[in-house]
Amino acid sequence: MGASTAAPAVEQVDTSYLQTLLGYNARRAALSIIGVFLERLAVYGLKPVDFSVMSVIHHNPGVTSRQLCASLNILPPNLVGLIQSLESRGLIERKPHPTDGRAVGLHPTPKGVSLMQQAEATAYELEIDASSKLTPKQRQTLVSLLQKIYL
Amino acid sequence: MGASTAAPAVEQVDTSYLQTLLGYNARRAALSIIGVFLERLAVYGLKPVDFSVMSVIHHNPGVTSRQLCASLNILPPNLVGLIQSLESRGLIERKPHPTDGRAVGLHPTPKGVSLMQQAEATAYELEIDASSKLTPKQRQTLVSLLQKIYL
DNA sequence: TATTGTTATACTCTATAACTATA
DNA sequence: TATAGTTATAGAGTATAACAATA
Repeated sequence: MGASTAAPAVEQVDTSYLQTLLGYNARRAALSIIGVFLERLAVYGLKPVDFSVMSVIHHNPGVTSRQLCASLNILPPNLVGLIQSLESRGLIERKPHPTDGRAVGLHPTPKGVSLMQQAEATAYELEIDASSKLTPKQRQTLVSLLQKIYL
Repeated sequence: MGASTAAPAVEQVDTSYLQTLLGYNARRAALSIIGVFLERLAVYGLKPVDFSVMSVIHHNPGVTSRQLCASLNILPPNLVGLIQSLESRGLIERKPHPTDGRAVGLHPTPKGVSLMQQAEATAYELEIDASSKLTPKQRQTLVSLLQKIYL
């Protein structure tokens, strides 16, 4: 075996194996959508986590930090700063919990509701654009199949 | 309006809005699979990124760092440590590039090939388990739809 | 002049331990 | 004793700038 056969260069990288893996594809697709999300929602000062937190508060006024953490899979210490930031921006309010003195109910302010109405509309548009190769039916199928993985 | 109607507690958190979003579902599903991946492939000392890098080298012997970065969407500075770690473990070898003196060809060692054969088999089993609510056909549909998002 | 690989570094995200106030 | 919220902190992941060697 001469030098001519040793260690040839790779012309085109073959990623076909990785592309058979569900985890790889799910992560790549998620990062692709998140990239567009970051661009389009920067105007609202919302990153994906902020958006998710605000959205749960928006649709569940009075929800507690603990409930937020459980439903979004966030660790309590990592939620503290997010909540404080949203509160200092005047998007949410903290009110005493009606029955549990330890807990605090999180409520959207009118400003927060208004922002989320716009942000959710933008999120919808963005998702259509980020999945423009899919038909509405395919998009619904994709959502349904993804939920079978994690729910 | 008395105190009895003010700020009631949330009994069950409603996340139905977020569940309509592709990005949210893709991220949750990806994290779910990655969690199982971390458990099952810890025995090989491979995290998802290490696995992806090793897999591309395994199926593309002689690939360069630059090509790896482009195909896996990794930034060059962040690949350096990964490559050094895999090399020091004796899983890959660095050989001179046949035509470009700046580049280095990355090759799996026999030990690396053997490890990846086992790791890829484990990855396959893990994915089946992590998506046990899906039929083989649904799994294939899901992979296909995800690729329409990011490819 | 442009590119490969690298170093240094900063920023963000995620995770763990421990504390307080209340149940 | 257990739980809600918090603080401090450590670790992992991701980002930009700048450099030497080669094209």
